[in-house]
Amino acid sequence: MPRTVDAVARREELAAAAARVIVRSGVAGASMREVAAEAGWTTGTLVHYFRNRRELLRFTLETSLEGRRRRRGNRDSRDPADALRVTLHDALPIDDDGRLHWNVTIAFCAQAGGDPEFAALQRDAYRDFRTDVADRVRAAFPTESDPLKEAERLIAVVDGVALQALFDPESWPADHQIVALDTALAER
Amino acid sequence: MPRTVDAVARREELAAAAARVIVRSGVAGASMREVAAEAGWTTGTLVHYFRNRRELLRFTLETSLEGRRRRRGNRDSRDPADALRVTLHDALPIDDDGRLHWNVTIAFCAQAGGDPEFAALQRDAYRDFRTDVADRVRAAFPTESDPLKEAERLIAVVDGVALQALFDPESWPADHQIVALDTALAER
Amino acid sequence: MPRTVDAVARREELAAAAARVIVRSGVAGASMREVAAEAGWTTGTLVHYFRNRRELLRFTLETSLEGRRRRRGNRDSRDPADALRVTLHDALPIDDDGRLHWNVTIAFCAQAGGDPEFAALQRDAYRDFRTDVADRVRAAFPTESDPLKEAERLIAVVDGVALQALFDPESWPADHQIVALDTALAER
Amino acid sequence: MPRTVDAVARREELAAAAARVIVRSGVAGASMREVAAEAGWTTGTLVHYFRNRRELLRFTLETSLEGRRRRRGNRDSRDPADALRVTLHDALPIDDDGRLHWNVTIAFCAQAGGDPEFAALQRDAYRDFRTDVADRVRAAFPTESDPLKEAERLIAVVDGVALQALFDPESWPADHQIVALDTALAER
DNA sequence: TATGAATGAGCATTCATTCAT
DNA sequence: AATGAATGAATGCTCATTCAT
Repeated sequence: MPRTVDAVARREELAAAAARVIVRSGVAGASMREVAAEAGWTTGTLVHYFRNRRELLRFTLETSLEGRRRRRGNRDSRDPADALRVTLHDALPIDDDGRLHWNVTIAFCAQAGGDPEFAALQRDAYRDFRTDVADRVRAAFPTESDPLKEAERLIAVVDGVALQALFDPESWPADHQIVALDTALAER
Repeated sequence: MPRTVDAVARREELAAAAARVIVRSGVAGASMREVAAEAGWTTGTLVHYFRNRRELLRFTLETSLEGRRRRRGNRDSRDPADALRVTLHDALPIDDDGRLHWNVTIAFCAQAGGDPEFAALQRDAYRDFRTDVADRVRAAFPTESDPLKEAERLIAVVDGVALQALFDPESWPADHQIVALDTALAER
Repeated sequence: MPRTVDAVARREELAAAAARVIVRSGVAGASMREVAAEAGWTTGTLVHYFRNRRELLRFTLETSLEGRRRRRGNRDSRDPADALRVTLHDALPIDDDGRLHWNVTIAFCAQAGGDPEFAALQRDAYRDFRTDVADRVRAAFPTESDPLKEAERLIAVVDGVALQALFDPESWPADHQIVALDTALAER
Repeated sequence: MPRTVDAVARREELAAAAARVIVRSGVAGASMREVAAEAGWTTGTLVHYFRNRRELLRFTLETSLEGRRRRRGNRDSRDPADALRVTLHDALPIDDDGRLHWNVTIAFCAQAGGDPEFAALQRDAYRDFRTDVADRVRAAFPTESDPLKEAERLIAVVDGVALQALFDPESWPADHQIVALDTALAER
């Protein structure tokens, strides 16, 4: 019997290293060598778990998107209005995990121009998020006439704040982002 | 007498080619060969006008940012409320020029993670835009108590709509984007 | 009690897989992975039976050469003229086994340029064959003044026909090869 | 105006280096690095003249085949019987050029198993040679009833002698090869 | 016995860059 | 000004090999 390794955990460990490199140096900078070094392994090991670089990148993106999705799923028991608020807060780059995810997202968005598969992954995650937010709007404000439109508006604010925060982190500390979002929530 | 060449025009011509390649294949795909081919010249020529690839990329980004800035500057004679509205509209990816600019912006934003100089260029352009929008808010709505905050809110909507439109172009045609922005303008 | 495995049979099984890969993809294409997959085992198993790739290749060549030798040995009871004829026929690539052997031979011949050991194996097998054919010539035609030279002539025809058949299989079906050889046999 | 280089001559120079490496180490051993070093250039230069390794190998094979073809073409003025004889002699590996060509041929023959394009190049060259020899047979022996078959017989002898000479050079010096061929020529 | 994890060297190829012309 | 020859340092990837289990 060969040495036992938790292949799934190992893949996630490697994808996490890839995400860190992507944030630091962009998707283009995430070379096999660099990711392997970041993870503390050799390129041969990387190849052992991902057939090629493309598969590594795809898995990294999928894992990042899936992580956000799972996080959203865990708070259905709350008060509806609070659940909506927390869902949107969590989408902001206000903690390490959030910043990591946003950086990965933007890095792949840039890459997505020439890459239909990555673009599709992102788009589907986006639509998922929109549906989810719309459901929460419906639950929180039963009188809302067009929950989907309201969801789009709120996501636009989240994305806009996040993007500005990425461009100009000094001007956009966590509390500034939260105030901006809460103002938008109060505006309806 | 040596042949006279309009070096400035030539640089802009080459930067335009670089922008097209960046949109098509990302910053990483904008190799010297590829940009030269897109422009109809050889790599040697490219090197003649830009010391190296980095300088080409910087000039391309600067030119793209400068183009937006110049565009904004040309409508001070309008009615203040309309001037604000058109300024924000023009920031959306609703025409070829706008989409090109947004793609370049996102591509460099992804790159910017590891590149302070590019990050600084983008950040300064952002702050410039924010100041500009705040001025227009002030002109349009003299009673506004915090024009800068209102500018941030409006830019967040613009950026958020733009980002969603980049992720999911089918769901965000030009008129959908404009409605979303106008709704945000009416909300204050 | 540990499981008992017929190591000799297993080595031959693996060598047969190697031969098939060599015919299909050349010696260079016969990687450990590929041969293991062809045999239905893992590379680790391959390593278990052959210290390294070189030993696998040597054993594959030796097995192929030995197979031909053994085949020749089994017909000493025949009429001498017929025995000679059948011996030469069997050296032609007219059945699957013959084609396999010729392909392996040529593949190793190409490799042999830079590999004295493989070259020596082939050369010795050749000399063996020449001696064998000379003996059969002597038995079949006792009046032949120079049986070794006649053997060389006949082997040259066999090799020449075989090589042309490998280059241009369509022009050289089995019966065409046999006619060419029989003509050469009749010519003496 | 750029530095002037005779690109055709450079390609042939590089192909000659490739041929030397192939003879020494087989097709598989003809890596870009190795060929470049043999030619006294860097791999970058190799790439400058051949898009990729495959193109280099194809050009090397084509050049080798073409060299033999051209050599044959240069002796139409001779006495027909002598022309035939010289044509066949020249096909033997009796000088450096001949040995080089034969080694390249065998190396590619081994490779050809998995490579239809290389196989087709070789096969066509073979058919060309066969037609050429048949024409010379027709000119030399007008009474010959089946010149094509006679050509096949002679080429079989040439190939068979050559192959034995490659396997066992010590047993097959130039004069031995020539005697064997002349005997076959006298036999008709 | 058999597996597959892990290594690191080697490969073809791409590329930014330098420079003679 | 413009070319393209030449370089050498990456890159992704394949692979033989070692070894713990």
